Amino acid sequence: MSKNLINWLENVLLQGIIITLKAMTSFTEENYLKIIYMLTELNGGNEVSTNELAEHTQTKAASVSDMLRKLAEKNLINYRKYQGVTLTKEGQYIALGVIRKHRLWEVFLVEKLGFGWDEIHDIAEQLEHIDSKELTEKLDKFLGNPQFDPHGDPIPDAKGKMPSMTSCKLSEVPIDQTVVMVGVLVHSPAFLQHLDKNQITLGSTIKIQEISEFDKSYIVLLNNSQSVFISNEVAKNLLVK
Amino acid sequence: MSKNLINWLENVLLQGIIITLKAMTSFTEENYLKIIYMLTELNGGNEVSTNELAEHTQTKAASVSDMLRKLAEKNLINYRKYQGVTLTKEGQYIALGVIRKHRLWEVFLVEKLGFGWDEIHDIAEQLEHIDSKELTEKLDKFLGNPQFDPHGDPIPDAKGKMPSMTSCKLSEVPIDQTVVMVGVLVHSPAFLQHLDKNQITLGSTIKIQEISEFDKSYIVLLNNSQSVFISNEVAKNLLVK
DNA sequence: ATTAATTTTTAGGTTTGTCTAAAAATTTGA
DNA sequence: TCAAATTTTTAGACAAACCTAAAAATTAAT
Ligand SMILES: [Mn+2]
Ligand SMILES: [Mn+2]
Ligand SMILES: [Mn+2]
Ligand SMILES: [Mn+2]
Repeated sequence: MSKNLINWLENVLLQGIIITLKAMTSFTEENYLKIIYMLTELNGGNEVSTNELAEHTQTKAASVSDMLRKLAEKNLINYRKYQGVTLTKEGQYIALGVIRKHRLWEVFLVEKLGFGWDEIHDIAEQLEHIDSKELTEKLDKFLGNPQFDPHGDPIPDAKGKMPSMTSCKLSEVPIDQTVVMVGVLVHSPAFLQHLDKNQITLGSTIKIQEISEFDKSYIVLLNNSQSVFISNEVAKNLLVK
Repeated sequence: MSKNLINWLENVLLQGIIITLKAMTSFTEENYLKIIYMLTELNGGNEVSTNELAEHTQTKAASVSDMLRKLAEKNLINYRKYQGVTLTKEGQYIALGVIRKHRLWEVFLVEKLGFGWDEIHDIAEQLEHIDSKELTEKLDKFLGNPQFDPHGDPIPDAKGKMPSMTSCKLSEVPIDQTVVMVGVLVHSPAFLQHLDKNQITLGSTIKIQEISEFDKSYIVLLNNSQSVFISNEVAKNLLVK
């Protein structure tokens, strides 16, 4: 509270007039906003609950409540006690900025440094909080303005606009149809390594040859060359187009 | 204290035996260690005082005292009350790791992203704390294992060994001798931009043509082509070989 | 060699982000 | 519908990293 006042006074004194009221979000606040964004998406636009947030932030519900009060005070979320939260325009903008940085860095780690797509998430979790507009834009350019990250996730542009991607789960595709692998719904190293082992990568063509009645497992033709076995669990987490 | 205990117990429980006692230095601790390293260098190996540290950490002496007690407890510094501090081997190793990352990222920002050498320090101050051994080593390789950063500062290797560099200030070079610009002693954007304006860059050859009796200012021949004026203040902050 | 000035440490507080335990609100379901 | 189960919030604490003010130690000057 007094820290805010000091910031405010500094603005007044340094600029004569208050020009902008920069949000100044901390590392922690950024993480909350990013997670709220992602869980809202996942919920199809519905409010995110305190408990959901506690799980994903690796904290307790009480801690989340504290943070929500604070984010609401900064007008970054819409918060009615006991009713869950959604992001305000401002909160969404910050969240998308963090997601943009996360995904751009992931592209860098894979395309430039040669990391595997299963090794990059934790590093990107750190890099996404580096605060420099110029850095983000120069990195974007250096990478050739990529639209999607190594997992096929869309990268928002500098204004927060997501490139559109029409895709569906492999498990929803009819038999005999040929599709292209464009993304994953799970990012765990175990899942990604499993795909590696089966040589399923972004861009692979997949044609469903057979679906087992018994366990809904698949036999698919990969890249028009080899037949591979895919469990239903995998098929439900592969995005294709 | 109880946090340390918990970490210790986790080690015991997860590993059966305590294998390593990882230091787990925070962002803030890393900054203290880095600054202690640099000020010790500057002091020719002598102890660094509390007040010196307060200046460079942008905090107050009281805060520094607190932190020194803490760092001493972790065996990262040699600290006798009222007598200043030096780094222990362990502290030095961490400091050199942070400096390594800082300088590698600076190379990246200039060589790959096209930043000017006057624009990179603040961004590198953030990037230097990204915690991933693999990232640092892959970045190093990607950059071609550079020995020096964009300011001519030596980059320690993964073991903390600095490449040796024999250089001296331009102000100590005798008249008529031709030398090569290899570094700067001041990193302020103002100074670096001043050098840019005079087209003095790393690798420029400099031959001292004249030194003014009155103000010790220089007229030097730059790259065997143009004569430029250099103040004594500048000459004292240019490293040449 | 004392006293005065300076430096450093300690004492006591604040803020941020976390925690546990307990209270309050909401949801479930008999 | 109303009691039980669940979720969420509040209350009260704690650790990290900072602060100001005051005490203690060191250094400098008469
Ligand atoms: Mn990721
Ligand atoms: Mn990703
Ligand atoms: Mn720097
Ligand atoms: Mn540098």
